[in-house]
Amino acid sequence: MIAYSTSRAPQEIRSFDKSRAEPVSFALKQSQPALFFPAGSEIYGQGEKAGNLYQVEFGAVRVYRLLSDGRRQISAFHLAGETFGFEANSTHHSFAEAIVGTGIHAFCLPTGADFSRELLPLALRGMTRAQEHLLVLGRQNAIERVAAFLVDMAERQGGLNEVELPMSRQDIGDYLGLTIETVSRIFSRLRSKGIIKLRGLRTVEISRLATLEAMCE
Amino acid sequence: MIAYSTSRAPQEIRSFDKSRAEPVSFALKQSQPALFFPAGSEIYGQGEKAGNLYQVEFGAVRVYRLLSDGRRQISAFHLAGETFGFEANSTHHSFAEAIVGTGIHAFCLPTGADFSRELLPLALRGMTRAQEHLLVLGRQNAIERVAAFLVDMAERQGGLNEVELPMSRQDIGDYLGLTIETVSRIFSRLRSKGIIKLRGLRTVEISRLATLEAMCE
DNA sequence: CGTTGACTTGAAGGTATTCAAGCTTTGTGG
DNA sequence: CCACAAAGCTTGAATACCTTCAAGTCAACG
Repeated sequence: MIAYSTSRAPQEIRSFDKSRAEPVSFALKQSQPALFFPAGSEIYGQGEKAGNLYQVEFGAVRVYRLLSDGRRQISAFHLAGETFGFEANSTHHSFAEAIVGTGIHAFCLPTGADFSRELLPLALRGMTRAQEHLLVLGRQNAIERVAAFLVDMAERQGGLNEVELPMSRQDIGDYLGLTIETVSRIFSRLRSKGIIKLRGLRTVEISRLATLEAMCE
Repeated sequence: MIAYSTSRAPQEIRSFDKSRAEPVSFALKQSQPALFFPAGSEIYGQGEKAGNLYQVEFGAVRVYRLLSDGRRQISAFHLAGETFGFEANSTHHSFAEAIVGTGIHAFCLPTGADFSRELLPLALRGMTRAQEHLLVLGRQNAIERVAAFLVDMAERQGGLNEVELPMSRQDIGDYLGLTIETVSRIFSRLRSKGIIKLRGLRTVEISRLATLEAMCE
């Protein structure tokens, strides 16, 4: 069993990077200042009242659910420019935490129709991603899951062959429905096959992207 | 490997049951007639242009994705009163099929802000369900998955202890990320423990709901 | 009444997990 | 800057769970 609580208070920040951001209207953007969340700090918790929309300025976020015995499933990672936090019934059904030191812009959500129109595409994109992830968890084996994860991370970082993984092996395991040992073994297998190189613990160079992509069709 | 294609053309129908329906505005409802889809027929396919919203009048629908080698993951079942079919980028990323003979009301979706406001809660509910299902597939074992499935079906059928399962064991397996043999074995195990009774192949009586619920916390 | 498809059950096998040990990296204090 | 401690990661061996393969049963239908 693993404990997942390391919470510190967020701090206000002033500057952030706006490249590759999902579009959110100017009116919304004015409503709240950007905040800095230290690594491991909670952004919101299950059961809390929802109503804010969050956009990552820099850093990375994990959104997850827990079973009563502590088993954890990360439903999504959110990187710079990505938006998260909208929920049904105005109540958070998940936890959100900063993985590393993370700058987040929070928007207070009015209930107007204009904002519904703006939010719907974001919600639908989130649902499409969740459905893709369901296919991975339900029907792919360990090596296919890790391949899918690496391909996704590479795409979201602009298609570079050098991918930064801000999250731990535990996070990756909890995202892919695997143990840390299995994730580690698969990384080693991909490395020994010459498909990836491990530049550092959190830096992966993808040597043969096409091979990796072929693994998760 | 299993083939999943048995498609016939839908037919127009005139009457349907409106109880327990998810709320959709009157204006939308006028736009299209209700259709009858025979068992196994396709409602829409992956890659098709989206734009309609569908509401089940009676029967049941499966929404799924395929891997290139034919492995299938059902992301959701939709029963009477439930709404489905909205997609990101106006393109279907999944297939939808009638499981049994099914009456479906199709709504043509205008792009106005009013409808966004109406659709957002439905989309968010869908995402919450997908996230719950991710936890099941990623972190629960076979018996917990089947328990979660039965509890969910019982709830959606009004909390009766007699549950109708319109779908086959193959469908259940492809929804839960298990094989039909495993699903069958778990049903037998639950039966021998006195937790459920199998009235027929597609009819389950839940004798001890609390026990079943405790299995999927 | 025989045939077909769906479901159940059994046995063997494979993949991921669990348990355990060792290694590497990171951070802290001297 | 080095030494040490702590945390995170990797690797190995044994185990467990689910799958695969196979046979047999049940139900629906012509």
